[in-house]
Amino acid sequence: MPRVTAEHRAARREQILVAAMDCVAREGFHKTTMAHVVSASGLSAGAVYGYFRSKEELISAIADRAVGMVGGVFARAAGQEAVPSPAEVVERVAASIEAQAADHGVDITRVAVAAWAEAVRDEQVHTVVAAKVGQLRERCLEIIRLQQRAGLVDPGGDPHQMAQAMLALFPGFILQRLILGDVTSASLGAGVAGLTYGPAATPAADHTGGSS
Amino acid sequence: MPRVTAEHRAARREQILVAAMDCVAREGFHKTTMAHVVSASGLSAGAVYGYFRSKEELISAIADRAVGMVGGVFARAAGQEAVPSPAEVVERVAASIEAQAADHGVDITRVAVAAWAEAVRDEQVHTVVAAKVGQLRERCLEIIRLQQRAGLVDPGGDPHQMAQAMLALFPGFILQRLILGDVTSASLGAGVAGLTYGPAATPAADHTGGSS
DNA sequence: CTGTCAAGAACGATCATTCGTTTTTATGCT
DNA sequence: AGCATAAAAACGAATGATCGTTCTTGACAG
Repeated sequence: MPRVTAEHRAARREQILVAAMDCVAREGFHKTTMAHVVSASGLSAGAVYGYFRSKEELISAIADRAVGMVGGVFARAAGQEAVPSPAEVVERVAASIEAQAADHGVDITRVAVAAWAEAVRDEQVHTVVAAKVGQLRERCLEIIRLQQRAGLVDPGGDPHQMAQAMLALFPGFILQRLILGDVTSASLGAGVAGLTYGPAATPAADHTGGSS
Repeated sequence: MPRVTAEHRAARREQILVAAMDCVAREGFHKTTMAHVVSASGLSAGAVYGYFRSKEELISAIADRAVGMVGGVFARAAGQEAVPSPAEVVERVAASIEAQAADHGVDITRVAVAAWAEAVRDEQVHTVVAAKVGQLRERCLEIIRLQQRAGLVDPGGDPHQMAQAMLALFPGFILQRLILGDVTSASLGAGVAGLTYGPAATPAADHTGGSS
C-alpha cells in the first residue's frame, strides 16, 4: 500500500479538477482536450484516468463545482440578520460573484457559462446543474419571504415568482460582464434600485445605508 | 453559368443555416459535426463548403442569427406607443421569446445559450454576439428613458444601469426555462411586478394580473 | 462545348482511452 | 533499525475511432 489512502488521493483529485477548470475557463468544455488537462495538472494520462473514469465524468464534476461555487456565494451574501432590499441582495451577490471571479486563478464565471450550455445538451450535466440551480432558487425564496414580511416587496405576490425573477438577474449579470465588460455589482445594484423605485423600498435602504 | 445567381444561392445558404441551427439546438456547437449538418441539410459535404468556408464561419453565422432573433423579439415587444411598466416590458419580451422557441422547428433559445458559451471562448463569435447584445441594451435604454419620463422608474437613476438590470433578466429567464422548466413569461412578469412593488408601478401591475 | 455546381469517397490530423512498464511506498520480516 | 516485498499509483507511447476539409468525378444549364 503506497502513500496515503484518503487524504492524498483527494488532493490529487482536486489538483486535476483545478487544472481542468483552468483549461475549461480558457477553452470551454469541448476544445479542452484530455492532453491539455494532463499537461496542466502536471500528471500523466494514466493518472488522470485513475481519478476520473472518463472526460464526461470530469466535465460533470467541473460543472457541479462551478455552479456550486456561485451558489455558495449566494448563501453567504444573503445570510444576514437585517433584511436587505432586493437591490441590496442583488448587489451583494453580484459583488461576491465578482470576487470569486478575481480571487482564484481561474474565472469561475467562464466555467459556469460553459456549464449552462452543457446542461442544455447533456443529461448527466443537466441533472447536476438543475439540482444546484434549484437550491439557489430556494435561497432566493427564503429571502423573498423575509422581504415580504418586512414589506420590502409585494406581500400579496407569489414568492416563487419573485424568486424566479431575482435569480434570473445573475446569469444576465455574468454574461454582460463577460461579453460587454461594463457591468459591475454596483451598477447592477443601482439599476435594480432604480427599477424597484418606490416608497416601500426606501425605509429599509435608509437603515443599511448603501454607499455610492 | 448554370442555375440562378443570387436568389437560389441565398436560399441554399438559408437551407444549410436552418439545418445547422437544428443540429446545434440539439447537440451544441462542438458535438454537431459537419456530417450532421450535411445530412440534415440534404446536401453534400462539398456543397456545404461551397457556402461556408469552414465550420467556424458557419458557427459565427448561427450565433449571429440566434442572438439576432432574440433581439428582434425585443424590438417588436417594446415598440408600443403607451409606455409600459418594467414588469410589462419584461413579460412581453419573455412572451415573445417563448413564442420564438415554440414557433420554429428549432428552439432558438438553445442555440442562444450555445452562442453565449462560444462568445466567451472564441474571438470571432465574441465580436458578433457583443454587437448584438449591445444593440439589445440600446433598446432597453430607450424604453427606460421613456419610463423615467413617465415616472414608472426612478427619474434620478442612471438609465444605463437600469438598462443593464432589465436586460440581465432575460438570460436568466431562458436558462431557468430550459434547465428547470417551470418559468413562464407570466410568472416572470408577475415576479418582477412583485419586486418593483410600489405606488409608481401598481397601476400598470394591475393590468397583468398574474394567476397562480 | 464550357464553366459552374453538387456529390461523396479519401485523407490527414486530432482526440479519448488503454495497457504494459516503471516508480514509489507501506508493511512484514530479520 | 534496515532490508525485501508486494501492491498501488503514475507514466506515456500506442490505438482505434472520429472529424474537418479537400479533391476528383459527374451532371447540367447556357
